[in-house]
Amino acid sequence: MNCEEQRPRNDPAEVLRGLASVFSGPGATVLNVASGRVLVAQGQEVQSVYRIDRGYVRTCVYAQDGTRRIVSFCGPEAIVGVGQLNRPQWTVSVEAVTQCVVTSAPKALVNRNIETDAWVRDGAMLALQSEIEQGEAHLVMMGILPSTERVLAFLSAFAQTRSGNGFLVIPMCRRDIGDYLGLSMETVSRSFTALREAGRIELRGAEKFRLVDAPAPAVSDRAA
Amino acid sequence: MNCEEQRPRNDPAEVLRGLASVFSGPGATVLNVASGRVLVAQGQEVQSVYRIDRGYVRTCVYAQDGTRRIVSFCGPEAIVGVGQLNRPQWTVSVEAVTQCVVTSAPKALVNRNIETDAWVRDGAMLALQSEIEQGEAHLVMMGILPSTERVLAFLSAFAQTRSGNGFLVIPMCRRDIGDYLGLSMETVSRSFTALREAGRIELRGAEKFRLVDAPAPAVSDRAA
DNA sequence: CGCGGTTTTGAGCTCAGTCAACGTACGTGG
DNA sequence: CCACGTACGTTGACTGAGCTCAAAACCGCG
Repeated sequence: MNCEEQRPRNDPAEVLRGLASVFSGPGATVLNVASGRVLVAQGQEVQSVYRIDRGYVRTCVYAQDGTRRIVSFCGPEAIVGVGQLNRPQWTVSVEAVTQCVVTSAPKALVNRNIETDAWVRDGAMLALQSEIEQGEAHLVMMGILPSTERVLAFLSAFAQTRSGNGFLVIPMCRRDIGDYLGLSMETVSRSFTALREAGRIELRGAEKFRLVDAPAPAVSDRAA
Repeated sequence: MNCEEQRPRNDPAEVLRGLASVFSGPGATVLNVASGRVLVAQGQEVQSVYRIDRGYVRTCVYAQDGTRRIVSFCGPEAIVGVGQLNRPQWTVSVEAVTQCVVTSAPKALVNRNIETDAWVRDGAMLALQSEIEQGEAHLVMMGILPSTERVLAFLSAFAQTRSGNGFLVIPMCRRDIGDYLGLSMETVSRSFTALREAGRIELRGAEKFRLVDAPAPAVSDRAA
């Protein structure tokens, strides 16, 4: 697996594949996780890192009073836990949003590969960096956008991770979206309704949506 | 500088010193930055990484409409830009909050050291991981705490980075604190007043404060 | 002493949270 | 097949924390 510097190092997708390679070697285990199940609980000892093969998980933080903040949703190909490799305990919980197939790789194995294989190491660093970037984007959105725009931004971001422009299934419930966006379940629901009534999204039932392309802005708005 | 695996790898402070070592070698440049000056602007090409020697900087993101979100404040010993090493352009601006002395190291030099020196590499990974952790904490606080508690949490966190328990100078203005906490300048100010009136902090002028130790909770509260 | 920038305080308003009722979908068991 | 229960989503009414706008106070400095 140690490919000794023969890989391209400037294509992000390729670099990330370096990290993913750990999950196809020996030592990796495939798990089936039922929807709602807790894969790892906040505070638990860090033993493994996970790659999502099918389904969606949420990473979340629970405060003392029980309130929950969702930090990120991770779908197919995402790798969860790189940021925890040097920590004794998980700072987040990882929970299945839908039924999932995930591959786990022991922490020690991943660390060893990072030491010895430049390809894996670059992948790990890139994964960390893009996690930081996502965190920044999340923070900005939370601080600046009003509720309806926040929900739309969430849907747009989700749509960008999926190909095609038909209706997409939203895998997570309204409460999850709320905990991710810093809104109540009710406000998320109202935002969906408002977006639909404004013709900015289409809905099929509660869990399928499609973005409506924004109309070209009026001439007077173009200057901005 | 390449100390070949003789360093302890489990003491976080020591590991971070590995990354810091890059700034004491040849190729590093010391800069004096006046308060308010922009060290790097969002969108600018990534050329260097910086270590703060004296003073405080803020890292911030500007939205299209000009609103600003402060992502972090960095003080002495902090290293800024590790998360940008694989990026073409800065995702954040770095601006001096106070007069600063910073050391800059060229991106290429840092990357080379990460490749060849395990000590530096571990330092870089740890720096990235703690940045993620801080981001999570920031996010949680923003979503859950009311304004007054948010400001207190900010002051507590700041106090923890500084030794002693006397009055501390707050280097940043109310607006900066607001943009960091997701609050308006006025609300920050009101929170300061509320905390002072509740006897939870002491103030000397607008920019020196001291935390008042919280009184032991009443017996009836202990169970929680 | 006056001036500019920052902070504080005040008054009014608004967006989103809470509480509560109702609707809908789905699965279970009689 | 239908009655029931549960979980999730929607909608409504009310409330309040924090924003905006505006004015006053404070501070450092020439």
